[in-house]
Amino acid sequence: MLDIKFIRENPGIVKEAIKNKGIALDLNALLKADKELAALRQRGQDMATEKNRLTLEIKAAADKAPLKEKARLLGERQGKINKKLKDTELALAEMMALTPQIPAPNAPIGLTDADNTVLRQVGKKPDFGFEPLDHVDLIQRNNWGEFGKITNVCGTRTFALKGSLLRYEFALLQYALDKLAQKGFTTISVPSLAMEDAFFGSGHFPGDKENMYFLPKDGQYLSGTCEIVLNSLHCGEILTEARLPILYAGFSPCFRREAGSAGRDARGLYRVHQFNKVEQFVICRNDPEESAKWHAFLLAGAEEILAGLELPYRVVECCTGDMGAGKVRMNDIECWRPALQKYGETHSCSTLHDWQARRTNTRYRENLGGKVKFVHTLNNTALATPRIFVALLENHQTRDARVRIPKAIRPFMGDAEFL
RNA sequence: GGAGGGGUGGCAGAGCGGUUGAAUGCGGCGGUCUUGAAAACCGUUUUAGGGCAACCUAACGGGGGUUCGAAUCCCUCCCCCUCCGCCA
Repeated sequence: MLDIKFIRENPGIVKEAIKNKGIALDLNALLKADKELAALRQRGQDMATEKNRLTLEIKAAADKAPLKEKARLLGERQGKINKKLKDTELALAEMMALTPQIPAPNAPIGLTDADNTVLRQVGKKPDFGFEPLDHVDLIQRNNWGEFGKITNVCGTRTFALKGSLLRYEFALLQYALDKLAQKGFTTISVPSLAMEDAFFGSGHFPGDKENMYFLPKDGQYLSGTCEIVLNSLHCGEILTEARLPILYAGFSPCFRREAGSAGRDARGLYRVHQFNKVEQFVICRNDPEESAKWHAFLLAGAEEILAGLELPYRVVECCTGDMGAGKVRMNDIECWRPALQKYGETHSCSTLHDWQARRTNTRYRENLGGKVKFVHTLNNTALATPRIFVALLENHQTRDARVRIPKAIRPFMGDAEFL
C-alpha cells in the first residue's frame, strides 16, 4: 500500500509500476474515488460541526423540542452522506490495497521470471564422474523417507522423513537458528495459524488467498511463511526509534496449497504442502539507505548459511513482474540441482520499504523532532526444509549412493561425516 | 464445551448519557535550581484528516444500533484474564 499523497503527486510513477508489475488496477478510478471522498468528507465535516453546535444549544435551551426536531432532520441528511462516504471509502480502500510498491530503478523490467537476471554464481558445481541420482532415488535407496503410501493417507505433495534424514532436518534448522542468533537476531517460534488481518498486513491478501489453507470453523488461515506473523508482531504500535532495528529469526511450519501449480515439480521434496522454515525478518527506520543496508545483510546471512552447507548457488535479481506487488527489490537465491542440471529457488530476499508497515500500521517515533513514521520491513529465507534437501542430498552424494554431511553441520549430527 | 470478569493515551489506571480527547500517577521532553548530576519545583506531552492560521472533524478492541448528544446504554464479532470440564 502506498501513501495516497504520493499517488496524487506522482500518478505517472505509480502507473508505470502498475504496468511493470502487471497489476490489475485502474489508477484513474482510484484518483477519482479519492477526489469524491475528499468532497464527501468536507460535506460530512461541515454537517458534523453544525450538529455539534445544535447539540450544545439543546443542552442549554429551556424549550428543547423544536431544536431536537431540527437536529433529528440534520441527522437524517447526515446519515445519507455518511452512507455514501462509507461506500466510497470502502471502494477506495480496496483499490489502495492493490497499489504496488515502486520497484527500484535498477530492477529488471519484465512480467515473468524469464526476465530475471543473474547477479553472480557462487561455488563449484560438483563433477561426480558418475551419473548422479536425484534426491528421491537417494532417499529410497537409503530408506530415509516415504513418498508412496504417505500420499494415500495424507494427500498429494506430502512426504515422510525417516531415520538420519529426519535428524538432519532438525540439525539444519538448529544450525540456521544458531547462526542467526550469533548475528544478533532474536530467535522466535511463531504459530502457523493466523487471522485474516495478518495476511492482509503482509500483502498476501487479497491477491494470494487461493494459496492459503482456510479453517472455516475458526476463521483462521495457515500461513505459508512466518513472515506473515512476524510482520504483524508490532501492528498498531508506535515504537521508539531506540528499539530499532528489530531482527527476528522466526521458525514455523509453513503450509501452501500450491494452487495453480498442479503437475509442476511433482516429484520429491521440492514443492510440498507442508514444510519448515527459518526466516530472517527486519524492522528498521524509514530510510531507503538503511533498508538497502539490511537487504545486503539478509542476503549475506543466507549466503553464509549456504557456504556452511557447501552448496553451489546463484543470486538472481528478480524482475518487476516476478517480485510481487509490495516489493522494491527482490533477490532469489537458487541452488544447483545436479540431477536436473538446473538451479532451483531456495531463498528469497525482499525489501518492501513501508509498504507492509502501512498495512499493519506499524510506526515509530523519531528521536529527533519526535515525528511519527512508518517502519521499513525486509525478509529473507534463512533455511527451508525439506526443499534444501534436494540440493543437499544431490550435491553431496557419493558413487555408492551415500551422502556426505557438510563440516559445519557435523557438530549437530554427532560429528558424523556421512548420513 | 460451561460459568464469570475485562479490553481507555508510551505504560499503569479513573470515568460508566451532556465543555471527557479523556482525572490521577509513572515515563518522555523543555525549563528553574546546581560546578555537574540527583532531588525538588514549574511548564509540556495521543493519533489521523482538513485549514496559511485561529480553529474544525474523527477515533476509548472492530462493526452496527438507540439518542438532539455515547468511552458510558443495546446488538454482534474479535482478543485477553479467572474458574470448571476435556486434552498433548
